[in-house]
Amino acid sequence: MRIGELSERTGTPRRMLRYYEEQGLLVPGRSANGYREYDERCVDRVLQIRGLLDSGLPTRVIKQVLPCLNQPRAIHVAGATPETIALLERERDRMTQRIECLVRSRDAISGYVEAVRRAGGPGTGEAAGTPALHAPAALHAPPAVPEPAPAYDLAVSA
DNA sequence: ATTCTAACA
DNA sequence: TGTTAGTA
Repeated sequence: MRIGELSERTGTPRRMLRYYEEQGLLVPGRSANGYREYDERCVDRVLQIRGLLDSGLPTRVIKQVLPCLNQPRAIHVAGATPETIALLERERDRMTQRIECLVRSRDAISGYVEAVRRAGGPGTGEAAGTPALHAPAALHAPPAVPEPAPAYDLAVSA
């Protein structure tokens, strides 16, 4: 498939697709006309990249780690250098902190929404209930699922 | 019609 | 990021 289709199927702007390639995250083939040619695997690949990006990993880390996270890790044992492992551990800890931050933010919002509701605020008795604050999105399947970026403005000062 | 590269604000 | 230009 060409960039347009991949773009639609992953909800990723073409711009970003080219950018990922520039960063060495994606390596599409080229057809005679010079157009990028992507295979089916790229769909999950892009979703995975976006998930990692949304998790706060810089592209250079993703580039280094994507091969390991993917298929037969037996083949990528080479990349499992102690240094890389340490890097991954740092990133994992960062994610943990981020998760904690997200939880606080979500609870803060939840608390507010429910307070408004109890106070008989707008939307009470009306048609729509709260438009699902936590989307039932299939969380982190094999291909990392992009989660909406947190509004750090809302983070509770804890 | 679609994509490509490069570049500027 | 939006956008434009000049191609193939």
